[in-house]
Amino acid sequence: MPSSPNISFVLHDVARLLRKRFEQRSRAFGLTRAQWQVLAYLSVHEGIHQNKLADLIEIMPITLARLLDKMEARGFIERRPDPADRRAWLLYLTPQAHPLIEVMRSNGRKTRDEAFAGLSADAQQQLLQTLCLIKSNLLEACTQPAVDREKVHV
Amino acid sequence: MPSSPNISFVLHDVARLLRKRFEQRSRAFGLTRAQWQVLAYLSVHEGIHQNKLADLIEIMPITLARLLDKMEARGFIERRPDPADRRAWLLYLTPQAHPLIEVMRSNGRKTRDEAFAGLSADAQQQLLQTLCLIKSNLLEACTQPAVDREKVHV
DNA sequence: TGATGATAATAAGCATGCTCACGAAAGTTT
DNA sequence: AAACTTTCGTGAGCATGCTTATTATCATCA
Repeated sequence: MPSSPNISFVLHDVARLLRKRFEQRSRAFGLTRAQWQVLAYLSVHEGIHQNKLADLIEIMPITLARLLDKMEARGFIERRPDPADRRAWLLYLTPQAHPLIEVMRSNGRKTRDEAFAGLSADAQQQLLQTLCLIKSNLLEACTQPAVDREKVHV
Repeated sequence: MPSSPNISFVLHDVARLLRKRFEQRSRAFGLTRAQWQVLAYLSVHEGIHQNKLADLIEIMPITLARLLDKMEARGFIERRPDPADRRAWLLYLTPQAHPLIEVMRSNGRKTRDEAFAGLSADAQQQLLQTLCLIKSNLLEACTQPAVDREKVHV
């Protein structure tokens, strides 16, 4: 493992460091990476249900609910009751959230520029495609049982 | 953002899904992904200090300390006092941890096989190199202040 | 209509990362 | 030796993921 680095661990490290760097940059604005992701998706899907948004972002609805709690408390988003379904909420940005979008987008750009320094546009495109393939492989795999019959008796 | 997927978000998603899938597989053995990483590094560095191990894995010492607390409670590792430094511990695997190593390595292999299905060995090698470059960019960047002078007055 | 099942959101509790802060011991300087 | 500084490990507290379970509401079908 330490001799030749394990690609999964490196991938995990990169994700962790990306988040860390992004948050070093964004702390001053009161939004974390995850909250920024919510805001970004929400900005082009205002009026969406929590469930649908969780689907889009591909996180569990409860994970999103917790994020929204914080973002609502800080005045970035608003939950309005759905007149057609008393169980559900409709999600909206508050006016004060709008100006943040450009700022955060720029923070993301800067973090990416640091991270991908030395990578050609081609290489970045290549990387993106590879990652999308892996992601779809994993989304598929995660729906399947992972019981490992050969090993379960060990 | 939803039109062309953001490479940082995809990368984050892939890392999250890799962890999720690995843990679906490994839950039966009582080790999480992070704990397995500790075990893997430790298995080739027995007798190491916590600080040095945290450096190797590139996590904060406090994060490692928490992981070790759990792993010690479950009997996977052992902290022995360092005779030369009363502040420090030396880390060792317990006998019962050894047989797990091969099992977990195989779980990692299976998870990777699922994730990287459809990627040639070349493409995987390419990906690994790209990720290592990005990681080293980020490790460098994270040590630098991230104050964003143009934006701080917004 | 009235029971039965699905769905929207949340609660509880765990794991893993972080920052910030602190105590104890070690090392260094005066 | 005494006073500073550094280092080792950890406590407290937060954020974001997850699994599992619960409540309220909606939809369907007998």
